[in-house]
Amino acid sequence: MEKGISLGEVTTVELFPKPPFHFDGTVFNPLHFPSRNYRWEPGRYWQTLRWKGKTYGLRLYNLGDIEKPRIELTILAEERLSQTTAEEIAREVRWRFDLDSLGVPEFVHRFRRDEHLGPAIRRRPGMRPRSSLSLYEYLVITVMLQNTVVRRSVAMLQALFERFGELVSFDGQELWAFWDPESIHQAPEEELRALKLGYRARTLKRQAEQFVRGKIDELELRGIRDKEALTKMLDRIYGVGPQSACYMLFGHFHFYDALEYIPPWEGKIVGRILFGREVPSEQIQGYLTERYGEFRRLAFYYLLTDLFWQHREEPIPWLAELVRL
DNA sequence: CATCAGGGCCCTG
DNA sequence: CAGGGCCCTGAT
Repeated sequence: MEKGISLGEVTTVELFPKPPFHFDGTVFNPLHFPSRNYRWEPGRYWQTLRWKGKTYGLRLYNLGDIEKPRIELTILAEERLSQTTAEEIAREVRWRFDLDSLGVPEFVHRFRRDEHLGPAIRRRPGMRPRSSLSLYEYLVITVMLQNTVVRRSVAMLQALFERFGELVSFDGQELWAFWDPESIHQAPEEELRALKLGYRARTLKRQAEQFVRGKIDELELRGIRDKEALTKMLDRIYGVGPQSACYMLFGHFHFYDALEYIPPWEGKIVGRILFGREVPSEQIQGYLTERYGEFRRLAFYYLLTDLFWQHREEPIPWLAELVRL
């Protein structure tokens, strides 16, 4: 295990998301499994950030409301930040949390009174699909999720943090930072296998290699706004298939219509919300496309996420059955 | 004790 | 395009 580092240099930037904006509904996703690179409490959010070879801590405070959004972003670093770096990181945060989205506000206004979406929208208007991670980090998570149960995903990620990551202290928090692909690239596969990753060890190695060799350029990929084209690019990443590609299209690249693939367990849940029973995923896709068009995946997301928020507040027995660890 | 599915994907035929 | 195999774990 690496020894922890402390971040004391503080830079503050104000962010103004496009209204309506829901802070908690954006920075926290009740579907995501708990990982120790972030912490959330109402109105406050912390996470680590690897940026250009350095480790930072981010703190987001909600200082606004739905219609007058305002976020105080505090960047914590080891050394004094240059103005340029602070601006870069602020821009990155705006992108990752989809703060400048025009689609979400439009979606909210258009479907505020919709039979299915109305309640979810009214509870958390302006909630964004977030991707607090880099593409590389997001990939690691999707690999950890493949073909296993959540409990094991959590264990594997934690083992990786403790072997390759860095424990970071800032603002009274102690959180894990991710590693760069180079570290995995240099580590022997045996070492990864020892962390009980199974065949995922090979996947991580090959992905790290693709990143190190510059085969995957996140900024370039963000520039591709053609869904088919981007899917094709993502599919070239080893270990990425239809499920992960579709997840990333929506969750990471903000395609609100990426509904080509529905994970079985999510399909079961949304089928139950919409039709009161399990239905084939084609039926869900057809129905959502008909009703919500270009916002079909966002609609799916609002329905699912809202249910999980309710579940958090008061457990829903049938849902608990489906999401057992 | 053995078997098997679990929030996919790769590879082969 | 269908289907076996993959690491490992907990449930049965």
